[in-house]
Amino acid sequence: MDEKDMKSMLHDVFSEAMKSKIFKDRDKLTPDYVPEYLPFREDQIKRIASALSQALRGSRPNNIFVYGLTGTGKTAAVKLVIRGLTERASELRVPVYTSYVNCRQRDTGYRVIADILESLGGKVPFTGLSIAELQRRLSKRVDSLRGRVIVVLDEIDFLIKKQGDDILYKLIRMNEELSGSSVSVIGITNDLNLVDMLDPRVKSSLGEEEIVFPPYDAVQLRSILEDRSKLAFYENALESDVIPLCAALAAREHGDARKALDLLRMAGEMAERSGKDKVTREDVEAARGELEKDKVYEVVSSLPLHAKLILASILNLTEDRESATTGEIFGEYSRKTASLGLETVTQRRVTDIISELDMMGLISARVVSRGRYGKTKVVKVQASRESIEAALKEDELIEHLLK
DNA sequence: CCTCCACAGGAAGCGCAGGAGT
DNA sequence: ACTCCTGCGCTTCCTGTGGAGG
Repeated sequence: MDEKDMKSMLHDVFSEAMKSKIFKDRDKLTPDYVPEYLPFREDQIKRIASALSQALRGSRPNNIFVYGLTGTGKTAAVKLVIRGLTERASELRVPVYTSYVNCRQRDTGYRVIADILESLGGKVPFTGLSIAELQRRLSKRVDSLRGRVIVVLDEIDFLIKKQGDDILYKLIRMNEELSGSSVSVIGITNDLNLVDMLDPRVKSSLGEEEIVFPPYDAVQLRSILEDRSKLAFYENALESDVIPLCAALAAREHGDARKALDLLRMAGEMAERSGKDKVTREDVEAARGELEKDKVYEVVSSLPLHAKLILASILNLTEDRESATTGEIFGEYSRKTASLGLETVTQRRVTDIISELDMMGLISARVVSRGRYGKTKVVKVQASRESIEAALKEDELIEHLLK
């Protein structure tokens, strides 16, 4: 390939990327796009909206608790209502402020309060202040706004499992010291059993309004995908069995609409990459594998060294059998660290790391009692071995340990 | 029925980095 | 410069436990 060919090749690749034959607007399929209309969620939206509409009349909206599994439209519904509310509020010149915090990414009380404060226009250092000081500042800030503050805590289960419910309690109680302003909390959770973990006072206060989002069934998913595909794809870019397949695959996973949309988007990308002008069911199959690979790569590569070593140990131990126990894993892990000349972490820490890997969905760890032979965790590999291995091999230290 | 294995997992606390107030 | 606070990753020490084998 000479210089001219190279140039024209690059030109082709780039202009190919510019004019897609398949996507009209790919962004309409990304998880953070909030559509104008959410099908099958009219009831829930109406209830959230009517609760929040109190803010327009200048009184404090009830706290709301929103339940539902992943991909059932909770976040989208809340964001949609919030967006509508802020628009209306500025038309009417009513002071309404909103704050959205995702507690999966910000799972400490400090970060949550800091984020709320920041979104209300306060400045907060990454660390260094006491929680009490932070609260004082937030309370002062809210008070000076002289309006209704609505705080959305998405995936609140992560915060509560890690830190307990006292932050929630304090947020709710803040109203007692406020006169011209108020704080309302919208808690969104994937975990339906979360309520049991709450302090009764928080429970009754947060449960002023409870809204449930049931999973979508395959028919509903299909209709959602069809609506969305009209925005995202050119006409006739999809073969007729693509949407039903995506819907069916996602319906199998507790009706997760986000999954369905991810599949559809990735399938489109697969088709586009291979230069086709139509998305086929083969692309959907390929998209499935690709999504899994991406997800695994993302988690595994960001793991700290010892977690990677433990994961590698689990992989080794389960090469020729199904499962391994904590003790065996600790042994294998110790051998690996010794051969690298590293210190080991304690077994206590290893059990925690195993639980963390479990929560990430890379492995499954189940506590079993084997009677005379003690109580332990039985660990199996959950994600695809090849994906995990590929991601682990990116780390030079670990690469030659695997083979 | 009791024992006792091989851990699970709670509680406390340590050392560090990063930052605030004084 | 000093003291006090946080989160984070980790250790130390600890109590708890389901059930096979005696």
